[in-house]
Amino acid sequence: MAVGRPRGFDVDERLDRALEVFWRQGYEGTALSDLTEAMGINRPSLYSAYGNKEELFRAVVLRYAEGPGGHLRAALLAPTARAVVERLLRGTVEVVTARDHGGCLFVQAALATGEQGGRPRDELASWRRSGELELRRRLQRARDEGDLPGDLDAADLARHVMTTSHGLAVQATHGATRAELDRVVELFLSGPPWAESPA
Amino acid sequence: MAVGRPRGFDVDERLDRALEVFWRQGYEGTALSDLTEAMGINRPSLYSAYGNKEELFRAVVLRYAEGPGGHLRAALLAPTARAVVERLLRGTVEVVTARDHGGCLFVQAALATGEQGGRPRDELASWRRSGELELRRRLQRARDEGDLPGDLDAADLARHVMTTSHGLAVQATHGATRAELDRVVELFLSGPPWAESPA
DNA sequence: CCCGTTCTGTACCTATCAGTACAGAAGTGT
DNA sequence: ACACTTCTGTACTGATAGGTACAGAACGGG
Repeated sequence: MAVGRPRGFDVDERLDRALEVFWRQGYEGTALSDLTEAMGINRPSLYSAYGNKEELFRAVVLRYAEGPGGHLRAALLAPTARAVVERLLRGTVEVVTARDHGGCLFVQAALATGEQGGRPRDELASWRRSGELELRRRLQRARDEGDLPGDLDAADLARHVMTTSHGLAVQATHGATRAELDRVVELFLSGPPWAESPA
Repeated sequence: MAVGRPRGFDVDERLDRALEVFWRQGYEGTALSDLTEAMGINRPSLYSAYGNKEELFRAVVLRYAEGPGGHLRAALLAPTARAVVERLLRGTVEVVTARDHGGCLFVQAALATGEQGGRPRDELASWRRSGELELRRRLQRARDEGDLPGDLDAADLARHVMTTSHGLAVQATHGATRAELDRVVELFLSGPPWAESPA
């Protein structure tokens, strides 16, 4: 049995190029011609390898979650609740300020969309929620281990942390530098100047 | 001199309808047909009254800044730094959870865009920066008045607050409720559970 | 009442959108 | 070397994007 002409490009490598485009321009801001140009392949190759624009985006998101977005999961391995939070936020700062374009794909690629961007938008929303859920479970464990006050709601703290993480991503899109965002993390960890010691 | 047929609609009222659409769908996610349909006017009327899509968007943003986005400026009038911050964040929570669609126009209408959305995106970024600047000046004054520690950088605190404000807007887009976001504000104000008293 | 001016509605423009048909190129297994 | 399969490149599809020409409707001033 014959096996056919082999594909002339590496699917994962070109997926990374698509990732860059979606990251910078968002789902609806990216045209197929932007993708084929950046990926160095033509339209039928794209469709045969990835399905269509929406499925390509889904593949991109998955790759982002395992690559740049992986700092969240990594942070959960830190030994204490405070260390988890610090690693998570410092990881966020690093990712959102790494490229010339700033920000986080999960946040900016499809935050508000028209009808055709509805599915990608909902999927990103789901990714954000699931990240928060993982953090919450880790903090819950910390509380069970006595690493956090017993009267503290782990869900609230997780939401607080993720709010800042997503906010850092927004800050990066309008030009905040890494040093500036690092100071945000420090202020987060130490609390506002009027903070009192925990009861 | 003749004066011509009067316009058959109220420019500001229809602008509010356009605001709703851009708020929900973002700049690039909104088609002209979405706008004309929601505004109840036809294309030539839209062009003659507002210029084009980009200028209409600019008018919408201005109106947003004076309406829903006005809570920031209002918060600056509070007497103490802490009260300013609390009012600002509580105002954010209210705005981003008010409609069935969540979020903040400044954040979500054009965060990452293609080429044609570049100007709107940059303008929103500029609005976000200028909001932070106003808060920073207010906090600077608070520090001068002894309302904040002398070694505290007002720019850092302002950035910290705006990071959370923008993060709240993102949270709202994936379904966080008002009660949940209110607890984020409370955690922000009290600091994380491991916070120590300010030196 | 009627002229001049401005708005409204229809119908159209070009460009671009996502997606695909089809023919030829480039391989592999026999 | 040949047959079979799969990929690549060109060229196209219908739909929709933002934007506009033009004719007629609706007013105000004289």
